[in-house]
Amino acid sequence: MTVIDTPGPVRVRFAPSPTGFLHVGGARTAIYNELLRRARGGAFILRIEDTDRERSDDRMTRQIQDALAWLGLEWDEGPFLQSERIERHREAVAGLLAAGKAYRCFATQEELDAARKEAEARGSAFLYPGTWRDADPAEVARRMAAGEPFAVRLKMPGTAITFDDFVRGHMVFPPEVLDDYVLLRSDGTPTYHLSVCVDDIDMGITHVIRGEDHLSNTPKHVALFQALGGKVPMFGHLPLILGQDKKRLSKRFGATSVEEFRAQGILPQALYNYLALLGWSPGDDRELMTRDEMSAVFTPERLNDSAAVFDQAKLLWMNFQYLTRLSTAELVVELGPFLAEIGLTGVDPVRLATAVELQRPRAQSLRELAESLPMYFAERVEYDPALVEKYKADPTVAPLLAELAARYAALPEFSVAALDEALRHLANERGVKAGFLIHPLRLAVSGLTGGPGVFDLVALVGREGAARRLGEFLALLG
RNA sequence: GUCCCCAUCGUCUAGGGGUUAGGACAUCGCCCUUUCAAGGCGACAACACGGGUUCGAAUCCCGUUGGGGAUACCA
Repeated sequence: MTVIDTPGPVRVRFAPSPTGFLHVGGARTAIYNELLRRARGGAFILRIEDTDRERSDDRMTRQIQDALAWLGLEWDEGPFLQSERIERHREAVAGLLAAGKAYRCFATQEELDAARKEAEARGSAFLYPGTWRDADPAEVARRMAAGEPFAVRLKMPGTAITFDDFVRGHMVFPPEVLDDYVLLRSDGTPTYHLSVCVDDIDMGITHVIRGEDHLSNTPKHVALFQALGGKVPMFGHLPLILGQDKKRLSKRFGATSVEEFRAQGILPQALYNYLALLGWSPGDDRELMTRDEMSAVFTPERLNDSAAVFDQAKLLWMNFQYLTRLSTAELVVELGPFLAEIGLTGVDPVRLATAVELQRPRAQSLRELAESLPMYFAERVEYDPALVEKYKADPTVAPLLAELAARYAALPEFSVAALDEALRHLANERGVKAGFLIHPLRLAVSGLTGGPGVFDLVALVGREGAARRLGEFLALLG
């Protein structure tokens, strides 16, 4: 999208409302804001839009900050709580009223509802008709004196409102779709529109990157910025993130909040990278990029203008790529909380590291990796009855396996090489293929049919563990 | 309903008047291999449709269809 923009420092903000966990859509918005700030210099401001006290929650405010910090996002200013700036917002309205740019509206909720219903019946969108816009001042004064409640509405200019959106292009909204909207509710509280614009002006915001759901609010905001005498920032409206069903991302298709991905064992670098690429690309074929690599080439003009479907499979692939870049020691540290959660604690650190080493190419997330580890340390393993039956059906298996168990028990050194050598020697001696022994051995020791090299597996489980599991399995074979 | 936005492989995307329409994920195959992965190599796979404009359209314009968003004294 070609939009005229002056290079140089920016002042951007991420302004979530604390009504829930940080959603991946919000996280992506925050990422683009931060990327623009890092690319151009300036400041990235965190502002919590908690004007709706009913739905806001201080715990969520905390959670959002934690989630942003976990993702590696760093804000330069804030967090500012919008609720603490209400007086400032009211002041702004007083100024607008004094300047004749806003007016008091005594329309009741009932009147408005009736008009809305009527508009609906006609098949058109409801727009406040401006009933009180040019009301007789004496009447207004009388009602005020009588203590009647009123809302304050902005006088829209009555002309088309245009702005250049750096992701959508040139936007034009004719006056017919814009009405005199509410700035201050009749209970004296500011609406979102008022708070946002006043705060953006006060904080010197130069670029607003936000979700597409705000696109149709933008002409309202442009009018307010102008009425307030503030500089209108540049806008960029991001398309939404969709679920597999191409509808708005919902719980139905799995995780939607940053917290949930964290709990799944996704690395923050991976989620950051994945989200950044869901709606932006550097223009070449690079995909695995660090934040610094991205901010070095980030331009808002390359933000995509069509919605993207969230692809969990690709996120997992990307997570695997980042997991691969971690040393085993680092991986063990990252695994800590997950191991604690599944109760695998207090195990020998050397054996744990070896187990991680063996399992790491087989797991795409920290959680998956953690869950593959107890098998190495458990007292016993479970066997699938169908598989037990399979080996029972061949009467030559049990005696051979028993002999192998005996030789393993007698091994002077319980090493991978020795285990390997002993098995192959026995197979050779009895004229069977190594695989004939390897498969039941794997099952006996791990309870699984797949996994790391069987000798690594047996060595790690150890002499006692292997003997115990082999014994139990042999007992099942009868 | 009305207004607005969007439309390249199944998915994320590059490209943007003349390309064998490129990459990645997923899928499938082969190699490696005691198994499962990982890794290597390869295959399949896209310009929604209809009209224009043009010597030439996936690319520009209009329409249709489809999807999404907004329609609050919520944010």
